[in-house]
Amino acid sequence: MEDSLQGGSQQKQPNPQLPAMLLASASPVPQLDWASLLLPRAPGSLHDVGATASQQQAVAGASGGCSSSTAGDADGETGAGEKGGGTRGKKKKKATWPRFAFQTRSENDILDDGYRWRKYGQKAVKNSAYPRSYYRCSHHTCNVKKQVQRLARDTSIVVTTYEGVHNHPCEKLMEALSPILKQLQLLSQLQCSTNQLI
DNA sequence: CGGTTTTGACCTGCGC
DNA sequence: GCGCAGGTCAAAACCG
Repeated sequence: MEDSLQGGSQQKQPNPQLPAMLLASASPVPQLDWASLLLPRAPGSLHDVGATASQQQAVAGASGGCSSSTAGDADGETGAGEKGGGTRGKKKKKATWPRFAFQTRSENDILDDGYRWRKYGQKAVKNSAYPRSYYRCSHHTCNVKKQVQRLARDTSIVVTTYEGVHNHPCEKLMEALSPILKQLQLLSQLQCSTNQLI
């Protein structure tokens, strides 16, 4: 997975409007509020990211900001009938899923967001020296996808675009939270018994 | 051996 | 209608 190219990132879309978003510039591993990012978008705090293929690409700041698009039809799951070629003559609807993108300053293309991703494709992008990688959530019932691309203009910046919403808990998050949850359970039980005694 | 990555081919959407 | 570029599939290779 080496990326290397050059050029401006998105060529086709005349949107020089890549907002000056916040970058998690300080650390190589961006500190993101994944929990809020991956939860159902709160109305009002979003931007439309990808209404149409030709205008998607909104970006949100890494620390908190996120843009998403709840554009359009609920096509059900990403997987539902999404096929590529041959037998794949099926659909290729424009992406109309909730989608949000953000830029992070990182040396790693892959951000550890706690989910497991399986790479299903990589494409060279025109006018960009860096290929775009396509990932899908490994969870069987989850059809969330994400695209990862390095900005040619600033190779230290990685643009990650999520499409869809996970329908399962984040493995690592749950792993990290389980001790705390256990403690909470114990505490609540304790409190219950204490109350009963009173 | 099962899951993931790589990579070429194929399909679709969009602009001209 | 045609060509280009992007997105996905699927077989083979790779890895733990």
